[in-house]
Amino acid sequence: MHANELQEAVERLKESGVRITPQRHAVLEFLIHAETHPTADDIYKALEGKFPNMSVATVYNNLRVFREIGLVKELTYGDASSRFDYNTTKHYHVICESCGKIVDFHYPSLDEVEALAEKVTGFEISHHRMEIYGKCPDCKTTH
Amino acid sequence: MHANELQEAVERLKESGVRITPQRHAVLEFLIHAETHPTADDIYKALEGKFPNMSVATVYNNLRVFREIGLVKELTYGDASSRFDYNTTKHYHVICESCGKIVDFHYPSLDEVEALAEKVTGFEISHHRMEIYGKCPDCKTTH
DNA sequence: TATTATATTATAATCCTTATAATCTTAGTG
DNA sequence: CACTAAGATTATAAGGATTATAATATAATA
Repeated sequence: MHANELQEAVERLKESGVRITPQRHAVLEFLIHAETHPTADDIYKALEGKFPNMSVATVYNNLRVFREIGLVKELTYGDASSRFDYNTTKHYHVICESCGKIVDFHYPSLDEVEALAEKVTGFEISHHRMEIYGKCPDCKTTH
Repeated sequence: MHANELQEAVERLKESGVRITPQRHAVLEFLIHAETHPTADDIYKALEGKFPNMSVATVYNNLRVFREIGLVKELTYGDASSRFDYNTTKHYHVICESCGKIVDFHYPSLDEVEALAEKVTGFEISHHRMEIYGKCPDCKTTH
């Protein structure tokens, strides 16, 4: 399913003059297949079996490259570390305040909000982010 | 103008069994009067004239106390450090991607989004956050 | 004023992320 | 297919924000 996505992503990297190294490919593949929204350390740990000598810096470097190209979004919540999300379709995140679970939530983009903000503030708006917080079904029942 | 707000905040602290120390009072007062959205270090620097011996830890400790009581909101953007916002009325933030300026933006709370998220995900939604990004008027002209 | 729990201070420690320099590798070119 | 130069990786150190610790000081209450 994700085969096309991976191939397309590799194409975009090549077009941007970014070299395809095994480590870079693995980080990208992991992000595309990830059901979760991993931290840099999550990725590092997940790949250390395949690449015992890979440096944490490599993970960070590649995440930065992916972000700059727009393949990946960096999410900064209250926690200590950033989370990284492969950019597929537009969606928001619903986050459980008890266990930290993150669920995708599709909703028509709030163009109206952006338009009003532009009018009121005089900013030239490029994008917005939104997160919704609450308690997931599991955490609701267990207490 | 902010006198009442400060007094009410102090009341809420007392009710929660939190002691009113000079440092704590000063941090709270600074937050209430702040037009900006300061970092912990901003607050520390702003008060070092009045409290030459105050520790950075004190600022962080007090911000945590305020946050736990709900007097203050902690904002985590992409930057290195958190920003702290005294909780007044509901509003969103518009952030300049060039110079980092943050402007308040009032908009009717997106209850509809929360309601839909609740229905679709089964979460019990408590709140949401949203930020809007763009280029401020100053940065638009200077290019 | 005496007491006790709580706050502050100073410092060290921790965690996440980035910088550096040396080594290695990719992706072209001849 | 070997050569080359720009770019990537590694290992390590350094940086910055935040938290933990232990000793000292102070607010609130009786």
